[in-house]
Amino acid sequence: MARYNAKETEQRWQAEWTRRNCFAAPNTSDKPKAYVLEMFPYPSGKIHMGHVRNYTMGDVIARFRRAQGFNVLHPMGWDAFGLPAENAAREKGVDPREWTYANIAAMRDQLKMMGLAIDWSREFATCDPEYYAQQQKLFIEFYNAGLVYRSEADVNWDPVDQTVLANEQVIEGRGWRSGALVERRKLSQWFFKITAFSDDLLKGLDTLDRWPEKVRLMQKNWIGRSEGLRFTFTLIDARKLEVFTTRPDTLFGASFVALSPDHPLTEELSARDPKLKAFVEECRRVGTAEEAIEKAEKKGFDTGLTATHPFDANWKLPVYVANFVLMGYGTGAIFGCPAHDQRDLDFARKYNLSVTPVVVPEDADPKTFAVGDEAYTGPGKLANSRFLDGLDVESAKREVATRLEAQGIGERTVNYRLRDWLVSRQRPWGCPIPMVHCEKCGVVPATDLPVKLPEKLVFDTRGNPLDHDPVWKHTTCPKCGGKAVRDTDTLDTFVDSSWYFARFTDPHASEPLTRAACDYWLPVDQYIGGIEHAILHLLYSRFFTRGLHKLGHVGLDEPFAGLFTQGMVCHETYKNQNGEWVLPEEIEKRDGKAFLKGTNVEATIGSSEKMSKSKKNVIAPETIIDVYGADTIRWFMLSDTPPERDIEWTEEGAEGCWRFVQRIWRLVTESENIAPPGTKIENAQGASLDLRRATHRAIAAVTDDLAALRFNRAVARIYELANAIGAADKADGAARREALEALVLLIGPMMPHLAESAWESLGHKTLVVDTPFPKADAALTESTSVTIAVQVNGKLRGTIEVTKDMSEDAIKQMALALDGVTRVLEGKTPRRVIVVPGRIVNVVA
RNA sequence: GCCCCUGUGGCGGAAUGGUAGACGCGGCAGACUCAAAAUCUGUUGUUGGCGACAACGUGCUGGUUCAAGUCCGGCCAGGGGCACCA
Repeated sequence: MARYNAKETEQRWQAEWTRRNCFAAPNTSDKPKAYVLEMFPYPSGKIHMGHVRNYTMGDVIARFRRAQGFNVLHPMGWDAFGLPAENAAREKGVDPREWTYANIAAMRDQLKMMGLAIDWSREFATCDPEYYAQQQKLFIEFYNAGLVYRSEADVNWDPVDQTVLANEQVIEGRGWRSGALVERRKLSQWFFKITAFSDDLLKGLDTLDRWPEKVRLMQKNWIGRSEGLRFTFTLIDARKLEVFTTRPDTLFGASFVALSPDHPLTEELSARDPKLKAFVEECRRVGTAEEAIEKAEKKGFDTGLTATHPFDANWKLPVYVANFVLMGYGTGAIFGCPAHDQRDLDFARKYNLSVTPVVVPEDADPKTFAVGDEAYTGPGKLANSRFLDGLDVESAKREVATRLEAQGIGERTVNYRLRDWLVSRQRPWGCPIPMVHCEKCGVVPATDLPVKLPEKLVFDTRGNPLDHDPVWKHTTCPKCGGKAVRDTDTLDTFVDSSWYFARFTDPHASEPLTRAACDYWLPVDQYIGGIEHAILHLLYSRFFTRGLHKLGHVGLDEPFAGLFTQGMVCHETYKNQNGEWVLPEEIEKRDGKAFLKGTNVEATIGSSEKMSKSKKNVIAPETIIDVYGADTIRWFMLSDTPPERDIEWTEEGAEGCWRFVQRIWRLVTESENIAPPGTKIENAQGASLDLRRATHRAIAAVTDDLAALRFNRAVARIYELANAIGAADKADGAARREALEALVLLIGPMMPHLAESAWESLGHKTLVVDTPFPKADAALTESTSVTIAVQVNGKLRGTIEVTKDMSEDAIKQMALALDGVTRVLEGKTPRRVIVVPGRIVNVVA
């Protein structure tokens, strides 16, 4: 029999599935539904290994559920707006629309080569006017429902390019193209009121029991609910200043008050003080990224003002403007207690402010306890705090709150770290914000929907092309008919991806969503994507779904019932003798060393890292599919490495997968003694019974493993079954047929093309995609006896074979009679013998 | 800086608190072959021993337990996110 020809075979089965329209999902069915979705790709132009891994996993689940009798929705689309198209336009002079759609066409072809079980009739791109027009309707609905508002916000401003920069375009505080020092600049922009759902988004996390614990934890911390106290300082000029603290207990350890550089009071003061103004400008040069702000050296500016301690009219605290105080959190002003907050401590040491410990550990002496370079944030008793001395932290918090509330200057509040979602982008390749600015009427929702992007985007100017397109920009007011201009900003692309999963349920409807389709398909039963989306995309989608619920478009709050976050695909890195990165395809390996192909020039092998263009450690999926076929690359992605962890691509591993493809093909086509299809199995004995047991154990294990997305374990079980079949020469034809058919159906979701060919070769006229997943016979998966370990003091000394109904005492006697046990005991009587039925015996000597 | 995760043979990894290393890759030995490839069989944590076997072994360190890769505390290293990359 010839070797398995993946290339021809895969095309043949893909054509057959398409011809039969196997993967179309009807919007009504008697079957239970399953919505399986992978995060849709950005159309960069080529699929990469990360896509292959993601879509293979989703495809396995989709095919598995389908084989289990579900009506499966498994769609594909394109997250098609974004910066890269604009960059391509500026760098290569291409039209972003043409560039994007050409990329989509290329990537669609590549995805189809993978043999994915996708309902392609539901495909759309977020840059299709058909999609973003619906999104504009939703934006206006959110606006009318009070979930969208306009406010000032900071952006990164490149003073040379006269352009707003994304955080990734700010490199060490400078614009990536101009190299100019970046400034923060205030613009009037649109926000989604995600904070209206802070508490709801937090509580909802508890219901997501099929989400990874770590993602729920990250979201919880991101929302950042904290109970604290807002209270007011009186400044020396009688002005009031409100601060927020989660540690009111440390009020007697206060040594300064600090304002954010963006605080209104700072702005007022800097108008009169050029030095303060310069300091604020310096702070603003850090950009808007929180990481940069937090990592910057703690700096402050003494305003000369003082604040009066709320419990002591004679106690004056200096008021600073400090670069680490964020305007977006709390009130944008704090009191600093250096002994019990690391940032405050760093600040106090720099400016020689006092450090008074007011919470000391239970076992420490309040008189001698001192704080060095590390703030003390643990529990303890209050000290140096007058009426609070001796109290524990929680009681002291309550006491301070009660007293300040009684004085009428404080209020217990719940504060969230979560900020409202800024969605305005000064970018041309996005969904236009459907708003009009009228000189008379102010901001008015557009009525001439959809507001389409101009046919031609011109990139010869600085800034946003939409802002420089007079024909597109100028319009009339929908209210008064007077002169007006369009909002020239576009929506954050996270808006596009916040509801696409719902649109897939009826992707070509004339309204944004069809309630019946959403009610049938939502929530997404299994969502799969990268861990890098653990917070933003998933949180925004959860918010958007709540908004859609409020507006009556959907009947639920949580869009994704099950979430799985996959690891990245990594590869070794190579550098030539000049220290430049070298592509894997330019390398050949000999004796564990790497050489530039066809030469004796050695290259250095670097660490394995996430595949990226910048490090040139990429392997193109299409070349692998070309050599080995889609089934091999799919099998690789599922084998060995747990799906949530990073996987390393290796040539050896790929070859191993290819050999397994061939091995299955040989098992099926070269096996002798296979009973004809449909043969009944009766009274299997000996080798036949052993094979049947192996078969049914494999079915049970693979079923469990696939349901739990433990693909690597399912793969191992399938190898075991293949080994068992290969070794079962003495089994009869009926048992061999049963085992081979099970093997083929078990690999069906993972290597669908090979499975179809093998199924056909076994004499079937049907397709594997139309065949139910095999079911394990419980009578064959249970065993009557078990080998258990015998330990002495926790150390293994032998094993015994026991039957299920054996008494604990009998097991104990067997264990104590073991050579290994008697040798170690040396005739002594054990102090204790622990018998865990079916597991272990531990003799404590 | 803050939040979260990961760490087990030469490599990827397996292991409801209960026989550490299933399964795969690689290596070694053998079979087939004129030879090679492919394939098949055996073997493969480290150290000592002819051997039965023994000791050690899951990043480091301390603890809980009859029993710890697994639970708890403290470290170290690598990775993801930090609100305008998607």
